Amino acid sequence: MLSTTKMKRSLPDAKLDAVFHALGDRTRRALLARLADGPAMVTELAEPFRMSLPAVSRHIRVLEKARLVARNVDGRVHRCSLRAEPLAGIQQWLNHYRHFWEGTLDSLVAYVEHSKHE
Amino acid sequence: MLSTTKMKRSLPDAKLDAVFHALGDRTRRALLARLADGPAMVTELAEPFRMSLPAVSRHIRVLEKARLVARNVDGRVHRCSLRAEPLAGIQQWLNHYRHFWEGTLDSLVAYVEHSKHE
DNA sequence: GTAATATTTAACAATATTGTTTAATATCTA
DNA sequence: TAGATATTAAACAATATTGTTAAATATTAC
Repeated sequence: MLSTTKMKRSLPDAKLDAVFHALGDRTRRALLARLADGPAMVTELAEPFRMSLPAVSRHIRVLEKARLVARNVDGRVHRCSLRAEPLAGIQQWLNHYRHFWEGTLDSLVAYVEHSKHE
Repeated sequence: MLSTTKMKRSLPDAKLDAVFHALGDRTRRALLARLADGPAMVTELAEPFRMSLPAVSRHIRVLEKARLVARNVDGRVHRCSLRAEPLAGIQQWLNHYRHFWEGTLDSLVAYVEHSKHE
């Protein structure tokens, strides 16, 4: 059984603020979607967008502050990668509300089981 | 099986923008938490906060725009209630990333099964 | 060493957000 | 009708966000 000390608690407000704020911009969500396919350098990340490189650079910074993106500097190249932990955090937050849109836990199980078969 | 036409697609960018933005403020999240316990009028909702009533009123408006709150006007009283559909929408969005923080679909099933037994 | 490349910083401008206080509106109540 | 109640609207101020362009930095390549 789950001990009290091991029970995950919700992210603190400040973290939720940062993560939800970071996700509240479609450019940043697109960056995350790109990073879901694997790490990329800043220039690569910026390429698909109409906006300037500095603009994208700062979007990346916002994602970094929310810890949704990690950066590994190698020479002049900054390689960015997705960090999904904060998403697990908002998943937990969401769980408090799940029963409002899903009938029962069983329906979730059914949903997941189903999605395994495509 | 799921037909293509019945497959849920992700919320459009504009909706995700609105929902994530609405959730990116701790006051608004607290309002939602309160509404999870049942509908409430604006004054009730505002009572726990240090800020002015008009300020809370506008937070509610933001939640309404994101369709996270519905309002039922009855005389001079506006009764607000939680609308969780947009949360299901961000749940769907999250699902695209779930495999980054959970091992496999099986582990999710195990998790949910487990949580049924406390 | 000079030039090209990768990225950030700086300096601005345009908007958006958020909170305040003071009306304005509408609805009950006595 | 007069006053209390519930709520929004208006007008502001402070700050934050987001994008631009023009440097500044650091690193690699020739």
